[in-house]
Amino acid sequence: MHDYLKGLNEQQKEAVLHINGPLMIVAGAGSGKTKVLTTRIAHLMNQGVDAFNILALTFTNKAAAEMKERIEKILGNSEARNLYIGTFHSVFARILRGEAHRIGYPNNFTIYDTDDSRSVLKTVINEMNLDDKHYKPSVVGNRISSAKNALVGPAEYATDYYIQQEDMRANRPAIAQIYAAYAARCFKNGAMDFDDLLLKMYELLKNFPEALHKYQHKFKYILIDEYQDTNAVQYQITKLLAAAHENICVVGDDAQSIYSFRGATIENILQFQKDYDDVKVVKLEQNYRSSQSILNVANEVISNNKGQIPKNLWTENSAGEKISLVRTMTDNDEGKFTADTIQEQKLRNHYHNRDFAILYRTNAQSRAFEESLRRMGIAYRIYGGVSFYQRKEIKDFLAYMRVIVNTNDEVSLLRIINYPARGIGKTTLEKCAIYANEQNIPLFEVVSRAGEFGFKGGTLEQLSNFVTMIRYFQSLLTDKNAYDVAVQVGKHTNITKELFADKTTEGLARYENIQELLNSIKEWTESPLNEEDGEVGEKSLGAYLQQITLLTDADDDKENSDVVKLMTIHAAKGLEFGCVFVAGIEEMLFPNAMSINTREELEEERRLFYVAITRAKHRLWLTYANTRYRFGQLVQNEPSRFIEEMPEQYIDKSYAGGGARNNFSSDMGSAFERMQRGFGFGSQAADAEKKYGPPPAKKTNSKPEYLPITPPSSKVVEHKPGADFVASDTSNLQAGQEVEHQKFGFGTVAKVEGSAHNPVATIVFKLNGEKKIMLNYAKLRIIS
DNA sequence: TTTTTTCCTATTGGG
DNA sequence: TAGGAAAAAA
Repeated sequence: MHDYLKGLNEQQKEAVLHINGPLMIVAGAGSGKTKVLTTRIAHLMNQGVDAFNILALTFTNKAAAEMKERIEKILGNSEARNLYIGTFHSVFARILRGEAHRIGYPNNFTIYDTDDSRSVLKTVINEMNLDDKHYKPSVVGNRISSAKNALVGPAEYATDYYIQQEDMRANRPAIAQIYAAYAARCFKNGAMDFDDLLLKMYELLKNFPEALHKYQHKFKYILIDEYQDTNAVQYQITKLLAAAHENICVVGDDAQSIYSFRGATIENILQFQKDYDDVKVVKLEQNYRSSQSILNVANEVISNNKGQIPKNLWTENSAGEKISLVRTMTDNDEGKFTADTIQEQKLRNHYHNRDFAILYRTNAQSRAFEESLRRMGIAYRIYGGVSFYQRKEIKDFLAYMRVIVNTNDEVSLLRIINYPARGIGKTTLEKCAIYANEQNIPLFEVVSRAGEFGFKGGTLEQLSNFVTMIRYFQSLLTDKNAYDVAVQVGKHTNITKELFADKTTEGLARYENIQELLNSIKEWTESPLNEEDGEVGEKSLGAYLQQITLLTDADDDKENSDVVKLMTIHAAKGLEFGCVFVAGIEEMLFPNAMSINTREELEEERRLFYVAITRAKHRLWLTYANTRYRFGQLVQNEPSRFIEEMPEQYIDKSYAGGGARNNFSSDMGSAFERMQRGFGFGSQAADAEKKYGPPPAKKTNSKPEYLPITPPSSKVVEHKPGADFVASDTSNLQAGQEVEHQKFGFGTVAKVEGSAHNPVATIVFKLNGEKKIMLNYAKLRIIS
C-alpha cells in the first residue's frame, strides 16, 4: 500500500484523518470530494475498522462502483468488496430483501419503476370510477411520491388539514383515497415502488427495535455523499442508523443542491450541525478541476443566490481561455455549431470525442445534437431518456421473469398474459379483475382457478395453458440459474421467434435488444458472488430482477469508449469533462418556465446552471438559439437572464451578437447558412450534401394529390352487394380465387397467411386496391 | 379478439 | 412532432 496521504491538501487531510464522531465536509465543485471519501474509507480500514462495518451511500451506482474501485486501488487488496457501498435505493433494497418477512413482504418482492407505478395508479383510479383524465396518474403519482418522501402515510395524508385544503383547491379531493388504495394494491402485489424502498426501510427501523439494533451495530461508520440532495426519509433513516455510534460523515455542497423536486432539502445540511454535538466541519475550497476563467464565472453567478454557506472556491489552475457565448438562429443551427466546433477542436487541439460533453436542461433538446453529430460522423452516446430497461420488449420479457418469481405482481401479469397474443382479451381480463377484487385474491389465482369462476371453452383452455406454462417456468427455478430460465422463457413463449420473424428495422433492433438482455443475464449469472447479491446472498432470478430495476443507463458505461456524451445537467452532476457545451441558455428553457414563480425555484435553476458550468475543465461554450421548435411549434426565446449575471471580462461574445461573425462557420459555410435560412433549399443544397452528407430521409406528411396507387382508406369506393349476397365458407380459401366483399367489391386473393385460428387474406380489389382481410370477421362470397 | 386508424397530449429533472 | 391510448374496423 502506498502512502495515501500524499497529494492531499491540508483540509483534505483533516477530513481523511478524522475517525470518530460526526463530520461534515462542505466540498465545493471539483475540490476532490471523491478522493477524500475514498481515502477516508481506506484510512478507516487501515486503522483496523472492518469493511463489514462501513456503510457508504451515494446517489448513483456509478459513483458507488467508482469509489469501490478506487478504494481497492489504494488498499491493494480485495477487502473493499465487503464494504456496503451503493445508492440509498440499492442498499435498502438489499436489506429489505433480508428483512421482508418482518414487514409482511415476500423476500422476492418486485420493485416497480415509475412506469409500473403509474400503471398501478391508473388501474386503481379506474376501479374507483374516477376519471383518469382529471386524476392523471402522473400528477397523482407525483403527489403520492412527495407524501412518501415527507414520511406522510395515507392516514395522515387524509387527515392533514393543509394537505386536504391543497387537494380541494386543485379539485382533486380523492387523492387521499387513491393513495390508500394504491399503497394497499402495491402491498397486495408484493411490490415496492422507488419511494417505498426508502419508506419501508424507515418503517423497519422505526417499528422493529431488533432490526434497528442490528443495523446500528453493523454500520459503525456511515458516509453519505451528496448530502445536499437527501430528502426527509433519507435524513431520518441515516439519523436512526447513526444514533448509536455517531460516526457519521456527510459530504455536500449547498451550491449544488438540484433535487428539491424529489423532496431534497438543503435544510438537512444545515440541520446536521444542530443534530450532533461537536460536529467537525471541514471546508474543501481548492478547486482542482476548472480553469480560472470558468471558476470565476461560476462563483460570480452563484453569488446571486441568497443564504449560501460562505465559502471561497479558488484554484491554482491557469486562466485558460474565455468562455464562449454563442447565439444561433435555430435549435438546428445550435446542433450544427456544436458538431462543427467539436470537429474543429479535435483537429486543432487534438481532443478526442470522449473529451466533450453536451449538456442541456431537458431531454427533448437532444435531438438536434444527435442529428448533426450523426451527419458529421462523430460518435456519441445519449445518457438518460428512455433507458434500455424501459424499452417495451425488454419490459415484456422481464415481466415474464417477474411473474415467475412473484405471481402476485399484477402489473407484470397483465403485461404478458396476452403477449404474445394468445387469445386472452380485454373482456376476459376485466372479468378476472372483478373476481379478484370481490374475493380479494391475487389476479393470478383467479386465472389459475378459471374453471371455478365460470370460464369455459376456448377461453378456459387459453387461461389454463398460460398457467401451465408459468408453472413450468417456476419448476425450473430450483435447479436452473437465471440465464437458463430466461432462455426457456424466450423459447416457450415464442417471443424470440416472433421478433426474429419481424424483419423491419425496429423489429431487428428489438430482437437484438432481447439478445443483449440475455447476454447480460448470462454475464450476471456467471459473475462471482459478492455483497451486491444481497442479504440472502444468491444468484437467484429474484436477486437479478431486484438489482436490474435500480440500474440506469448511466451505469453500464463503457468508460473507455471514445464518444461525445449527451445528457441533462442533472445527469452530469458529479462528472467532469475537458470541454463542455451547455445548450439552450434561454428564458423559458433555462431557467425553465416551470421554475420561475418563486425565488426558491429560480435559485435552484441557478444552482443547476452553476453545476453545468463547473463540469468543464478547460473549455466551455454556452449556446442559445433565437428560435426553436417546442411542441412542434416554432417559438422565440429571449437569452437567459443568467447570461447577464456572468462577468464580461471572462466571456467571449464575438459569436453572440449580430453581424457576420455571428455565423459560426468560419469559411464558405456561412453564406450557405444564410441562403438556407432566407430562401429555403436552393442551389446550394448540393454543397450542403458535400459538407454534411445526405440529409436524413424525411417522412413526408403531405399526401400526393394525384394517382394514388392504393386509395386512402377513408375514401373507400363503396360497393353495394346484391340483395342475394351470401357469405361463403372461406376456410379453404386459396390464392388466385375471385371473391366479392360486402364493402370493397370484387377482387382476387393474392395470398392467405396468419395462424390457423386467425387467417388473414391479402386481396387485391378492383376498385379499392390491396386490403388485408381477416377471414374470421369479414363476409366474402367466393365467385370462382 | 386483433389490427389499423385517429386522436390527443406532452416537455423540467431521476433512483 | 411523436408516441401512446382510445376508437373503429376487420
